[in-house]
Amino acid sequence: MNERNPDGVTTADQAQKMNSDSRSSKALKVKRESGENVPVLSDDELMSLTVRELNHHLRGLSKEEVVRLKQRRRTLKNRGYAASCRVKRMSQKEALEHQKQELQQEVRRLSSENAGMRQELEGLSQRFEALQHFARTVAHGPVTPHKVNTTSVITIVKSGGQHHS
Amino acid sequence: MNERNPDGVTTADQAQKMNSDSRSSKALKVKRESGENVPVLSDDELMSLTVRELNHHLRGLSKEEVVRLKQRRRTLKNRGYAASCRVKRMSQKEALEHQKQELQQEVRRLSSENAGMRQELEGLSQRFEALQHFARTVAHGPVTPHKVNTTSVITIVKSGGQHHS
DNA sequence: CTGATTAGTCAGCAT
DNA sequence: ATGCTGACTAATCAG
Repeated sequence: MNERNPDGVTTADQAQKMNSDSRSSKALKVKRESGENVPVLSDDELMSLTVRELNHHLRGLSKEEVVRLKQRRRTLKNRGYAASCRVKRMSQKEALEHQKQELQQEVRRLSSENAGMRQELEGLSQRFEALQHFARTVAHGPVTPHKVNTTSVITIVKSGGQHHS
Repeated sequence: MNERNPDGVTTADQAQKMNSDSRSSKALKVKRESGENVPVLSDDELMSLTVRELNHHLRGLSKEEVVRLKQRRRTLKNRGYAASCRVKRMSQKEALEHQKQELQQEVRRLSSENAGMRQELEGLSQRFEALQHFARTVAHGPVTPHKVNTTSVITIVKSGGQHHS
């Protein structure tokens, strides 16, 4: 079971569930340079400060406050990391889907090209056999008045020479 | 996102992040059958109870306790939902990767088949043209002692008839 | 320490 | 009420 802080004697600082205020501070200029005891930096600021800059802002704060501020900074950064992680996950998923679509298209293209070539091969094969039959006929007996299927062969023979690059 | 509780006045114990004592109850048999006032149900039990069974266990508890118990149940279920969600996400990702591999293999297969056919087509085309040239020669002037490349043509003509299914 | 990732929690939507 | 998912947190790992 997870609840109950039995006690009632907590160190009084553990209880920060999360109370960052100033969410999505866009133009929040709460910097207050003359800060004397102003513990506030906007989330965005706190998050993007360099360590050195942070230390500058840390001067004169109690150890407790320093710890809390650093922890808040870490939390804010973690928030960003988590967001990056989600974005990355989504990007990868979309990339995969994109690649899948491209491959599907490639398969379609190749299949179509394949079908076309198969048909070409079929037609050429038939014409070749007809011509071959004719050639055999005239080669064996030039004077044979055979019942050769001449018409198609004549078409083929007369159809010209260039056929492939 | 979670609007942080402006807090300060919460029910003072809403702050249960996770300090379970009974986490990952593997063989935890904390049932305590003789329970008289034992408010405990193991996490697993509480989670898998039906509403009716739950109500049975709820008899005689203060309204606060009922609410807290129901909330804990909801939280436990949410834990499971989150896990399911992650598993589902991973499964989908793996499915996508698997489909991608299959498509890649299909592309390789089709490409290879394609190359083979292209070669076949190339060869047949050449043989066809040679035969065509020969046929034109003998058809025009049966008595022409031309400089025809006879050898290949003869091979072709003699090579037989059956060439395609 | 910084950044990334995992599991748990909550809000919010949909059923 | 139940299930799911996005966002946030803490813990933990890797560098």
